[in-house]
Amino acid sequence: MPTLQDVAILAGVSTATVSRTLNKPELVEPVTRTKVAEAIKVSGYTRNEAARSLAMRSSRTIGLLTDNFASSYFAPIMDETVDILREYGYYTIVEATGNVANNIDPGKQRRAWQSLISRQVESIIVLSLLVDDAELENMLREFPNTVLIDRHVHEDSNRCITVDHYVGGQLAAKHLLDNGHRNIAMISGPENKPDANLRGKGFIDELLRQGCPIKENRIFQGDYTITSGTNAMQQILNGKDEVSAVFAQNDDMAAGVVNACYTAGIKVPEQMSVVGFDNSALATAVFPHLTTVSQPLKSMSHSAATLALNLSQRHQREGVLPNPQTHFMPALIERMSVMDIRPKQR
Amino acid sequence: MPTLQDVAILAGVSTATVSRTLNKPELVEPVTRTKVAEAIKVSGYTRNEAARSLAMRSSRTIGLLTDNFASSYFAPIMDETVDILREYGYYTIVEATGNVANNIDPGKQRRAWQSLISRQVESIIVLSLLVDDAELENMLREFPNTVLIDRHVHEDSNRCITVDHYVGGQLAAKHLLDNGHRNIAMISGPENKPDANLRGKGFIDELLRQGCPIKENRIFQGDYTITSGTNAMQQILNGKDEVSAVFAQNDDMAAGVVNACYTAGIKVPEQMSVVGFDNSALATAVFPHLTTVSQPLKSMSHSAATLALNLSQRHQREGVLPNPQTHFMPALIERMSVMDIRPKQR
DNA sequence: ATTACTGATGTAAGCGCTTACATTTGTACT
DNA sequence: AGTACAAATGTAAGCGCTTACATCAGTAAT
Repeated sequence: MPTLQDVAILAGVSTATVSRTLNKPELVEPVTRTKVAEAIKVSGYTRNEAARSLAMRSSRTIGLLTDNFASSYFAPIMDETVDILREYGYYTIVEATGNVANNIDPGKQRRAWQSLISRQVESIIVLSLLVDDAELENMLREFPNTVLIDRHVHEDSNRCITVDHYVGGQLAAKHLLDNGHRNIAMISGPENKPDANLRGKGFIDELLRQGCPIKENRIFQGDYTITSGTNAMQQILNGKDEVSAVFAQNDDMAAGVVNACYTAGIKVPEQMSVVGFDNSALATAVFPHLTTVSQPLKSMSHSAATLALNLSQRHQREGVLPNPQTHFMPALIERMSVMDIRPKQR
Repeated sequence: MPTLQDVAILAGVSTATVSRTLNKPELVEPVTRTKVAEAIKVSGYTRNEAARSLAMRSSRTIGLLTDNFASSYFAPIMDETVDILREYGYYTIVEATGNVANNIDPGKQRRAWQSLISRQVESIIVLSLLVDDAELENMLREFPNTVLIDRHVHEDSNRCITVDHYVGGQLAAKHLLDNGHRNIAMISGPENKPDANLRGKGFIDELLRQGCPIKENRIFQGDYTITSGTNAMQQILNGKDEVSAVFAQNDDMAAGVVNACYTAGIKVPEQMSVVGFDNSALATAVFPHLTTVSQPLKSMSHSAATLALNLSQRHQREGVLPNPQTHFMPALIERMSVMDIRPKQR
């Protein structure tokens, strides 16, 4: 592998000049600039980032900590983030905690986290629903340059990118109500997850406010997996309780609901309306396409990347980017899984 | 940030000793070992990987180049790979080419690739279906320490992890035939993709071999997207051609097929059987759950990671791992989307 | 007691960059 | 012609590690 030195000799200049033409071309004469460019080309030089990091005491690297890659919810965020970061010359190094629902390995979490830190990342973006709050606080104490997506830790709310799950729940409720539904069931996400709780609370409150309180026995516990949706729906169906609509707190469970309906010979949406949450890839894969609540993932990623950049070394040289929006509003995406059951116009 | 130096002073030893207790603890006296451990703890030291990389001329980093994170096919592979690599003390740095079907950006591809190389990765795992063959050859020339998943480049077949798509196609055909289907349609993947072509060829050949050749006009072109599956199926349905089963060359298109059937009021599998390919997350999300051909992604990832490790610097110190299997066989996963239409037993 | 090892530790060079500072060159004034 | 200053380039130190080599016990054999 050729080094800066090699290039310098080849071009007949000093290493400083080569370095400068690479990093601050405006400081070097156009003619030497081309000489150097030529030398780089013939030697096939690529800069050694390790040496650069060491010399600059800055790694130009942002860590991204996620639960696992399989979650459809993470993918768009990761795509976007990696993209923006590269645009600013930053690398993204990814670690996964390996967490999946019901299988959390604290050891692996810590190792992934440590791994990022010793890699001298300048900032970390946490995209994990499954690292628990206490652990998260620890991490933040250890490495404060962290931005959280969809998690909230009181101290530092301007480093949290959040979306209003409460409003999302309300949106779902409104939509069902607007379409004439009164006998409504809900399938919750994991008990201890604030996002799930808020979705539920928003939903319940809105129903109540519109004079149509949800019955206790129509609230079922799920855990965000497809099968938990299927199971809950089977209970609903077996209950011979006249339910016309169900709100599943995420799309995976909504898909499970649709599955259970088909199995039982119930038509969606004709006999059962369902609304999901997340607008994940599943929403348009199942039939009928799911009416769901979407989070503006793209904008959220953008904010996260910007925030991370601002926390990094970069801003000390090139200044800080305008501070991005951190709180976002969800929106209802109307598709085919909800039926209007209001009596026809007179 | 405390350095090795700081730790050494704190512990009253030389930097070499600290370094050794970190990397080859067996070379240092137990008592100094604990002294050093103590010093590390109180100072909160974490090693600077950049300096380490530079000194060792090895980054302990493997690059993973993918198309985008959203593809459900990639996720399990990435999960597994990152995991194994970390187990061996290796970092994974991920870059995405940003390619999605019908939207390929060669510039971004190259930048992602360059980015990995200047990061001094020791080896690259390419997990991309969309970088084209010519470009891939270029890349390999530039950086030969590369392992390819599910791509084939003639020169170096022991660096390609492949799965036998041809056999996969055969499996699909056999299954349909075994269940009594004779009027069969196929929806192809992208024209220029070898994997898609092989799936198709295996399927067609098997049909032919069993005396049931597929008609030309029952082969439809898709591009691996859900909507292309839907569109193709609509054509089939409109064609008033008596088809009882369709083979979609991936699960996304199969999901699209199911969608189109529902829209047209056709029941799956009662009136239309469908088999997909990939055993992706979608397969168990749609109703009925898809009968599909699965690739042993976990084993494949394992091989890829092992190969990458063997190509890295590591093997020069710690020796090479046994050479892993590189060619894999797919398997048919029977679920609910195919109906047995053979006449009942007498 | 001397010599010859062996094992634990220290010394210092060097990995490939960046950058403060020194030097050279060119330009525009007196 | 001489001075002052700016622009372009060079010199060399140092980023935080690893590791070959040197040093220094301590032990065992002569």
